Amino acid sequence: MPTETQLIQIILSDGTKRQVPAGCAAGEALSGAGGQPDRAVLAVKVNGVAMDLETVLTEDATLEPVTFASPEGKEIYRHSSTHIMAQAVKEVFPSVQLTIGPPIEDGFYYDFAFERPFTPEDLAKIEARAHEIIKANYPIKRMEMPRLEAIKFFKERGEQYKAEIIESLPSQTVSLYRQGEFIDLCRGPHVPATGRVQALKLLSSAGAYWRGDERNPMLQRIYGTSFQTQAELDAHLAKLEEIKRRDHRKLGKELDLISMQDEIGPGLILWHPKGALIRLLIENFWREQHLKQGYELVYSPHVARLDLWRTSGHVDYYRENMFVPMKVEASEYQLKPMNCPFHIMIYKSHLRSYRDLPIRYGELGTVYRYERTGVLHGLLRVRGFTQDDAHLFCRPDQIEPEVSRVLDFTFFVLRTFGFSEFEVYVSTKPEKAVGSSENWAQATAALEAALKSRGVAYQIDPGEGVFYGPKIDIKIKDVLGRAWQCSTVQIDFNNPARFELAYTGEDGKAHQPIMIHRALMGSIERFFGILIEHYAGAFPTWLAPVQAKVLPISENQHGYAVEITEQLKAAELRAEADLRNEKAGYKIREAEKAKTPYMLVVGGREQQAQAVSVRGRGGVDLGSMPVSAAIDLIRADVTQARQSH
RNA sequence: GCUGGCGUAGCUCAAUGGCAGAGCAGCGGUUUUGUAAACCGCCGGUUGGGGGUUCGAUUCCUCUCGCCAGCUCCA
Repeated sequence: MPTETQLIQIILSDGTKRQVPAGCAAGEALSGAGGQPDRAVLAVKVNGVAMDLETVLTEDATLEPVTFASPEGKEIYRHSSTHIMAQAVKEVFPSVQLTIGPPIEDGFYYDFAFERPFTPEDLAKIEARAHEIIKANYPIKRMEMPRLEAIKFFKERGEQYKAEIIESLPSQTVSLYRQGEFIDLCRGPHVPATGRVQALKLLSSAGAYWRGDERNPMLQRIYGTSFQTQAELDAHLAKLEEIKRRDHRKLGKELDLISMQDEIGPGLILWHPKGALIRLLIENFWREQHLKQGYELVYSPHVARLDLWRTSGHVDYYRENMFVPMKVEASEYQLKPMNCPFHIMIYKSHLRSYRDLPIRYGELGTVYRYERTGVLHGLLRVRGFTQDDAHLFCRPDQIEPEVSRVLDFTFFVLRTFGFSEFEVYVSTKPEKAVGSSENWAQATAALEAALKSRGVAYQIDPGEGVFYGPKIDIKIKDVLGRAWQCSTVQIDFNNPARFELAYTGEDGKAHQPIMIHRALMGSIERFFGILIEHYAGAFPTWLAPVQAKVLPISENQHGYAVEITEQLKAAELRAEADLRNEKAGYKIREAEKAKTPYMLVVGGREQQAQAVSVRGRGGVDLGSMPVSAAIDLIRADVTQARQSH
């Protein structure tokens, strides 16, 4: 063991080496003898493990400062923030019990056992107290305690939940953190003092179950966030406002795209003319491209005999999400939750040769799933939706080339809709699964090989595959950096066996094909919701329900305006004339609110010159030009938008 | 499904136990308009629905439907 006088060698992340006395705190070792501690440094990685700055060094080590700039730094900062909030809650409401309080993406929360929900007024009081705790700059000190002593300690303080947590921990000692009078069970690390947290704000409160189980008592959760500077916090709050502004439920109503109505039922969408037109454009594009890609398009019914769903296994594995069956004559019928059995039955309608494969059946198939009321959310989670579904039937050796094609196709389609950043995941075999281990290994390898051949970076989601086969999930990132799950490519070993699918091989014998399920947009409803938020309702010109609005200044130009509108329509543009008895400013305001890409203002001057004055969405003055030039301009925008990838 | 909040005119929101209101939209008129809101008038309600308390309920209680946030779930 090194003694107090011994020197140890530390290596900093920039490569410099330094001798410090054994027993030196990691933070001091970082700043060097007599050096000023850097306030931006929140913690330190000792041999790669994040620790408190006051951690005592006893042997040679590599050290790396942890700042707010890194993901670990943010976690530590927010973890300390949630402790500050918890301290504040305990001080304002001494009867609360602490449970858990982790950092999360963009913030933190803490769950408290309390006899009633927190009100906004409570949050204001708690936040004020938290700011006082920050100002007091209490040092945050780590201490260790034997397990049994810690259980006793928390029980004496009335913290039953904390005692229960320790009872479920295997270790013989636990670590506690103290700041002022507040002591919490915590693995750490933490920032050295409460004053390190600069800008903190509590955001909301809501119920949450103890250990996430709905049979357990409901706790009161408070969400908050913290940043190093008020400016960063303000920017984050502005982003939250922006998210609210773009909410597809709000924009869907304002732009008269869709509605959901009590009389119809939750999770069921009405597509109004403008929304329906955008959907039509999306679907036309989809069909056109699928035919180009060698898919055959099919249609299938909305209900089928329950027996079909017994064969497919949905009755066993998916009943919870199915509407109850309906009795018709002597049999039961089921509203379809999936399209796959139908495509399988089309496959089965003939004998298939190895020469026929791969067979690609695509359908914009509308399915109905019973989702619990609490999970429904605008267009993003509904009970009736249309999947851009396809099923590929292929030989084992065709998995990789088929998946590669699907990947190329997916990225092409997503880019066309304005998405350029993706997160890709490969999910591997879960505990409960059908199919042999070799099959899984082979299919998973084929998925990875396809991704590698396309140079796509991906992460492995271990054990997250569906029971019937491994899958690739693609999340798209929208303009605000939010990730949305849309595309999925799933290998299926199960259905070919259940439906006894076969093809005749070169050897004249029957073989079982592999099935690949894939969706590019996932659900049209969901994808549309994401598109609305991505574009904040200002759709690119090729998707805009009205591409150009002709706005006459006075009644004298009505004839001219109608004439121009007809010319635009003849050029296959979606144009409307606003002939209402209103001033130009009013008409422009309305067109802007509707997010119309082009406004063609026509007054006496334009009529005289047989021209239009073009205003682009957002107040862009594109000047006066002949009608034909305006048509060329808008048409070029339409083509460009569809090819902008 | 669970916990909490909410539900008033087409939309956004007022009215706390005492005559249900405003702005916008719509309709009629005046105005003939130049790049984000002209002016006047009119119309508009079973206050989500049922039941209860009360002389009297948008308001209080209860059941129910729906929405929102979170939890849980998400083949």
